[in-house]
Amino acid sequence: MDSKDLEIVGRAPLFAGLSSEARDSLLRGSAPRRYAKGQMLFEQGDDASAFFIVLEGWVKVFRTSVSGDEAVFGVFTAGETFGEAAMFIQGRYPASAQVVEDARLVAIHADVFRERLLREPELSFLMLGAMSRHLHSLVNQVEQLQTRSSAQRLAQFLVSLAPVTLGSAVLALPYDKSLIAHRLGMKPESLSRGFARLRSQGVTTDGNRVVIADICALRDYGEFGPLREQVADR
Amino acid sequence: MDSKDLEIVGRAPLFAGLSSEARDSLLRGSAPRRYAKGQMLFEQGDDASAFFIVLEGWVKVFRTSVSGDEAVFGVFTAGETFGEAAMFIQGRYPASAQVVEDARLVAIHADVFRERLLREPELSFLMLGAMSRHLHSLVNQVEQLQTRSSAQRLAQFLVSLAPVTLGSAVLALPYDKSLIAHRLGMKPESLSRGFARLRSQGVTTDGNRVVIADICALRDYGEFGPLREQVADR
DNA sequence: ACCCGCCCTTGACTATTGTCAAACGCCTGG
DNA sequence: CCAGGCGTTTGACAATAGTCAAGGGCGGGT
Repeated sequence: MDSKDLEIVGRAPLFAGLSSEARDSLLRGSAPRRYAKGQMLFEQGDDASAFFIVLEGWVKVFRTSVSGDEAVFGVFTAGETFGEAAMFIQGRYPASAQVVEDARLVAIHADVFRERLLREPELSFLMLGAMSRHLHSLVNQVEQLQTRSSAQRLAQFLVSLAPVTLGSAVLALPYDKSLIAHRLGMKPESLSRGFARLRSQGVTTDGNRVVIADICALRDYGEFGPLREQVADR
Repeated sequence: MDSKDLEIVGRAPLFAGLSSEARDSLLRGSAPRRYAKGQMLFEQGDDASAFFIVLEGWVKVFRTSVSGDEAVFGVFTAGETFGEAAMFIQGRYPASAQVVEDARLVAIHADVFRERLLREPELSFLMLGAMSRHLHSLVNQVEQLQTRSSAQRLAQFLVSLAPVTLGSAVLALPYDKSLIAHRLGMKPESLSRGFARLRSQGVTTDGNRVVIADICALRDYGEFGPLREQVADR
């Protein structure tokens, strides 16, 4: 694991607060591994033997219902961790995880980690912080699903991707549109229509390339809805 | 705090694993208090000075958006805790809490608790378990919102309230229907229509009294949808 | 006992989203 | 260069849920 990787690990809240020795000893014996797009990391119900840190690429955490449709709980990238919670409930993953863009991940083994938690109270503290963040992100997700239209959710998603908070921006969608759709709780067809609707708000798309004319306007749309929706064409 | 109360506290996962001395010392200085229906316990953005254990009654945790509609993240009753996560992120509540049925609660002060966490690793462990549970419940909520119709969500809610897992059951709805509606991510009108739809599945209502003819059938409906939906009337 | 207010229900209509099918473009492999 | 496949888009339609408005029932207060 080179210094670039260590820097990425350091972005994870869980590891940011640790001394570099503590960090090193946690990572010892966990070499980063490459995973190809499509690969399953674990499935709902599996024994929770490890949690993961993403160094590169994208991973989705989701659940597939009996009726076949899937709910996405999170899509994680460099500097983020996932799968921690499973260590504390029954030792089984409550959801599945799959690589959606070629990835490099570090697996931290649960039994090793659990032991250290008992001996290092400040590690528990950091873990509590990490879990609170996940909780918070799910709370936001529930709020969005309950109170926003699909176009509004898309608007908020685009704003969250934008590198700036003001003015205009150009960005590349980080993964497939159909995954974005599921992540936002809608079907791919609805995502397409969402983009069509946002054209009146100054959003244009070309493949995975998105141009936002005015981020503030888009943010307002995401929060308040179509205050002054224009006609679609022109 | 009498022995009945202590027994209720003991039902909370957070406290179940503690020795009775540890439990007592945590509760010391935190007398249970009565709260009337409608009372606000905290509002989104407030300093997170405490978290709560419910001894009796019901409390909803929710968020109100600028546009006025509210998203409910949980409704808690005897033996449940809420508001813990706020202690670990910025020290602010990410949502509001309000008493929805006259309640008795114990408030545990954050600063006291945080100190003890650092000194008692197994307390952190229990806290991690409690947070995992909340996480899990939100994951379920997201899944339900994304993959189930309003009638299916209602069916699952009723099944979760039923005292038995088989055969027929009679139960009383624990709080207002409009709150149930918000909790399930729909409008009160849709809840009414949900009940109407479930009549064909052997569910009858009279005020807050609900009779379920066959819990298994209702559970199937909640999971798989209307396999063999009958005509509504008769 | 009566009135009033609140909650819940119902109806009619609208808006949003899902479903199904077809077509398009892009990329890859032959 | 062409064929096939996949992901995306579009269209027509159906289903689901929200909106608005009216009415009913129950309980509390006078």
